[in-house]
Amino acid sequence: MTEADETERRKRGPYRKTGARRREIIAAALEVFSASGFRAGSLKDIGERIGIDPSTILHHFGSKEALLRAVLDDKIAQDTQSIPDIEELDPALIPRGLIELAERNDRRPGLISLYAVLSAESTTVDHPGGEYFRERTARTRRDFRTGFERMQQHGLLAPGVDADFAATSTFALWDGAQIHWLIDPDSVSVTETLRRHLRLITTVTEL
Amino acid sequence: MTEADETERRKRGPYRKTGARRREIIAAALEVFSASGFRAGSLKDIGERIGIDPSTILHHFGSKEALLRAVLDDKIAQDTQSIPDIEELDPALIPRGLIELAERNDRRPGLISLYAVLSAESTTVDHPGGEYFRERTARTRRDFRTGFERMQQHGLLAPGVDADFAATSTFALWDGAQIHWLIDPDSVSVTETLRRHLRLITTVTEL
DNA sequence: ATTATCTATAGATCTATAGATAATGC
DNA sequence: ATTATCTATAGATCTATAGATAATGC
Repeated sequence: MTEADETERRKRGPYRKTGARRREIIAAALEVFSASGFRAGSLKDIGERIGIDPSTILHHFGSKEALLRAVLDDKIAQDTQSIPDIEELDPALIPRGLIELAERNDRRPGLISLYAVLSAESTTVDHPGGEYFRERTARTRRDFRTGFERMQQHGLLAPGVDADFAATSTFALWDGAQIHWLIDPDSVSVTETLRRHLRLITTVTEL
Repeated sequence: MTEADETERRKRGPYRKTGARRREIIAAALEVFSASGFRAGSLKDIGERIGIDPSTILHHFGSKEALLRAVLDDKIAQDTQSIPDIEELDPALIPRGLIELAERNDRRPGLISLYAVLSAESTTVDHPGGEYFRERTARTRRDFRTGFERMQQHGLLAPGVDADFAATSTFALWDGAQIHWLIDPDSVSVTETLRRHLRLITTVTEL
C-alpha cells in the first residue's frame, strides 16, 4: 500500500546544484569540526562559512550526527592513513610509501586536525564517532601489520623488530606526533620523525 | 581605603570541611572531564557524582574554567609524564624510570584519559586549556631531551639515534599509544610498546 | 509541482548570579 | 556572623521542526 503509493507519486529527486551544495557543506563542516571538535562545532558556525542557515544544513543531512557521518565517509576516500596497495606493493617500498603518505598529509592540515581531534573526542561517552574511530584504528593497525609482515618475510625488518611491534609503534608514533604538531607546529616534524623511526626499525636505508 | 576596610572587617576564612569538599569536587571533575571532555562535561554531571548542586561548585571555584585550572594544577603534582630527578638519575636507569612511570600510569586510567582527551580538545579554538597543554608538552619534551642527552654523553643511545630524536619519538609514541589504548584497550599495551621502543633506541638491555 | 532556503520557534541544555535557608564556628 | 548550600532564574547557547517563501525543472 504505502509502497505502491510511493511508486505512484514518484519523487523528482535533488536539483542539479544539490550535489555541489552538499559538498560545500561537508567541506565547511570539516573545517569547523577540526577547529572546534564535533560537540563544540555548531551548525551555525558551519552555515556561516558558506552563508546559509543552519536549518538548510539539516534539510540536506537530517541531523548533525548524519552530517558527521557524511564528513567521515567522504574522508575515507582520501584517508590519511591507509597505504595504497599495501598488499601488492614491493615490500622494500613500503616505508617510502608511508613517508609519502605523511608528506601528503602535511599538505592537508585540516584532515590531520579532524582525525586527531575527533579520535580523542570519540573516546568520550556517547560520542557518535566512537564506532567509526574504533573501526578505523583497527583497520589501520591491521594494514600496517600486513605491510610489515610482508617486509619481515623479505628480511627487511631490523634485528629484534617483529611485524606486530613495527605496526603498533609506527601507528602510535605517527598519531602522537600529529597531536604534538597540532599543539606546537614548530616543535616537531611528523614526516621527519616518522622517517627516522622507519630507518630504525627496517633495513631499508634510502629514506 | 579599601585595603584598610578589608583589614578591619577581616574575613573568617573557609570552614574546616571546605578543603575536603574542594578535593571531592576536583576528583569528581577529573572523572567527568576525562570521560566527557571539558566542554561536554557539565557542572551538573560533576555535582551529581557527589550529591551537590552545580551552584555549590561555583561557590567554591567561581567558574568552570577556574575549576579546570584547579584540576590541572592538582594533577601537576602527580604528573603522568615527568621523570623524577631526571637531572640526577643515573643515565643507565632513565629508561627503567620511564617504564616505571608508564606502569604507574597504567594504574590510573582516569589521569591518562584526562590528559589524552583534554590535550586534543585543547587544540581547538578558544579552549581554556590551550596554554596549559602547550606549556606541558614543551616541558615534557625538554625533560625527555635532557634525559636522553645525558644518556648520549654516556654512550647509551643506539647507533644513529640522537637525543632529540629519542625525545621526540618516545614522547610521540607514548601519547599515541595512550590514545590507541583508550580507543581499544585490548589492542595495545602502552608499557610494552614503550619498553620495546626504548630497547631499540638505547643500548640498555635489562628492561 | 517539487526542492531549496529562510524565518520563527519549541524544547533542551548549560553557566552564572541573586537571594533565601542551613550549617558552622567565633 | 560568616560560610555553605540550595532554589529559582536569567541569559545564552544549540539542535531540530513547522511552515512560509523562493528557486528550479518537469
